[in-house]
Amino acid sequence: AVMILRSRFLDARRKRRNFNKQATEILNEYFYSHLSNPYPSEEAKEELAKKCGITVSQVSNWFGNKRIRYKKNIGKFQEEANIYAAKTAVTATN
Amino acid sequence: NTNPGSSASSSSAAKEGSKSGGSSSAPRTRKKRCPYSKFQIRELEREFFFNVYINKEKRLQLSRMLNLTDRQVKIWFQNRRMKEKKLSRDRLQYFSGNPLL
DNA sequence: GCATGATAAATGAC
DNA sequence: GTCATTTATCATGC
Repeated sequence: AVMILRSRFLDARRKRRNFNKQATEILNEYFYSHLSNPYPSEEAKEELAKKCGITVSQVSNWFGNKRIRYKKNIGKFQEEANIYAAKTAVTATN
Repeated sequence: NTNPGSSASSSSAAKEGSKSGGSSSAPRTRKKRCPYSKFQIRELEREFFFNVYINKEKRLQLSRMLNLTDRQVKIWFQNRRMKEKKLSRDRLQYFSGNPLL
């Protein structure tokens, strides 16, 4: 039984599942509100992980992918950047 | 990909460093990531099973056999140890909160 | 068919 | 040495 669980775990490691919309919202909100320095501290990662319902490693993966893909094609993310910029602006006024 | 491991004679990549002539400030291009072949991985894993830490002697021997630089072998072991540590963390988290076990 | 998450080489801080 | 990271590649979702 242990072996079955172990193999299942190893196989499931790379089975990708998209994050739910709320988690992506939270991550993007942090990313675009820290665009000048999108490197969350370890504590921030833990908090994000808890709020998103994912692991700290997954948070690190998300920011790693986001940083390079953003840098590689800023234009493609412009619209998204504007959306979250407006969102944080609204929350700032409250 | 096309293996780095095929022709032994190939001008193996880079002796990175040495910018002898002062002038040009070429920031020294980062080596492109090239995935290792199945054979190379098997041999590296085999040695890792015996020793998580490899000594210089075996490192040179292994690098010659696999047509990798000793630096590549050294870094592979470093990354492999990090992978092992992460696997342990994930396993712990996975099995914790599991009624079985 | 790309978007997206995870992993594999490679670098650099310390 | 560890370890966060960059970058390309892999594997999957849709």
